Amino acid sequence: MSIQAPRGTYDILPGQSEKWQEIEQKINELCRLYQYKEIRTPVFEHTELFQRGVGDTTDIVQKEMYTFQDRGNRSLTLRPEGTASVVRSFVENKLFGLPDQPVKLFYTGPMFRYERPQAGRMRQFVQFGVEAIGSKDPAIDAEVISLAMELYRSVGLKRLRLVINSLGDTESRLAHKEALVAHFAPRIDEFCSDCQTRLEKNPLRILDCKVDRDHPLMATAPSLADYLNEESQAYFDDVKMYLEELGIDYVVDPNLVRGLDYYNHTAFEIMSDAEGFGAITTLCGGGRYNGLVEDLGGPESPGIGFAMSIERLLLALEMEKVEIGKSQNLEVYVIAMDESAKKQAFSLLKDFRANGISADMDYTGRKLKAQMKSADRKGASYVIVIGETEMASGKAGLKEMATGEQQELLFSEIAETIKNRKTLEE
RNA sequence: GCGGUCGUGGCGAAGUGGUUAACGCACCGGAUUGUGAUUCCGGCAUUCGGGGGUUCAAUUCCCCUCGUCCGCCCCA
Repeated sequence: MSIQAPRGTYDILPGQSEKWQEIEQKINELCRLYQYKEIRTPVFEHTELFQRGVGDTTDIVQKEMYTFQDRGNRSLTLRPEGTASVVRSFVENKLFGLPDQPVKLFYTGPMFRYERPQAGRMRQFVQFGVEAIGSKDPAIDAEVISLAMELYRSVGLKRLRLVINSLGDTESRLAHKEALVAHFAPRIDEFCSDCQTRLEKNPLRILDCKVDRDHPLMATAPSLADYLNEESQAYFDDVKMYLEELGIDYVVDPNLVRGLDYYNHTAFEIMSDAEGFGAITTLCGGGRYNGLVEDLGGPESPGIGFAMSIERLLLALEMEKVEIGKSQNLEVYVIAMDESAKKQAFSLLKDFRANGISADMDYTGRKLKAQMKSADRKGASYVIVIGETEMASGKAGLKEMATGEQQELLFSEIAETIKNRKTLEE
């Protein structure tokens, strides 16, 4: 067996790449409407950035990072997510000093996590994400959420479910954390080993453990909602109010706890309802991260953002049977019968292309019939055959494939004629 | 990290301990000296993921290995 792409990576081939291009176009257009500007950061960073930014207790940092030593003995890591890098860049480039706050950014690019691949989970995958840094207005939370929903809507997805929750501010979370520890500690040995670790490191995450989901203590566990202080509750209420204002349906799930340490206040996920989707239905996840910028050495700059997987978006489109990214058909196929005709054909190609007409010919020495078949298969609108007769007369027949009709034209007239016909159609 | 599944031509897919590894699609050539369909004819795997073992004989049985896909955990 020859060399394959590494496990968990894959190639995006023609037929598929058109879909990516269409999605990227939609992203660019949508971000223009919402005034989020693109930021491009490196695909690898100092390992420490993710340890501090994403959080040491998270699965991502503990077991999923692609970490390596470079030749200068630095520990580097292929980015497992985008927010840490964006915030690093925000701080490093002092974007907090820009006159217009919040700074609204978006990115699209590959992320890397060392996991066993399966449907909708790759080791290299692409995320589109946005970050709005420098505002703690609940309206911007709603804006960010609506941007995500709008992208899905614009590509044609319908089976979506927006789930939101509030993790509260530091004070609320601390109070809740104490209550959780008091609740679980006496019987923690009845829980899975992950949860035993979580009790100390991040007891909140015990709540969304799938292994111990049915443990009696789960049902009676102190709910985050009951520990939100007045301010946190008011913030959450405002976010919901703005969502309602935008006409966005949502479900509040008090057990929604995002996996990354930096989240507080608003947390949300967008899932797909589509049938047959498989095990993984989370399309998009995001939340507020007040405090992260300071953790990474910047001034107080509250932020909120989300990340969505393009692979899962594509998967959802498939499940809902939505077709996007149709490839453009070839306009002219030129067939040459012999060597001297080939020169003429080649020069015609240049002529067509210079006039904005897509054009192609055979480069494998196939017979006329095979070339006709090939033109048909490529969906060519027109075919031109050049042989001895045409070379002698300086004219060739422009054949319209759909009707079979043919029009005799001087070589020099062909490009113009096609252009005119194109404008007529429009 | 754990569990299951599968690995035969470009693709899909049958198959059996024994001399030429079905078939379908695609592709190429011809019937039809220069025009896309259909039909017909012909061509297209010294080889069954890799390595080792059992056997007179292995694609088929056993072991190992690599890889795929799916699921768990977790996440996008």
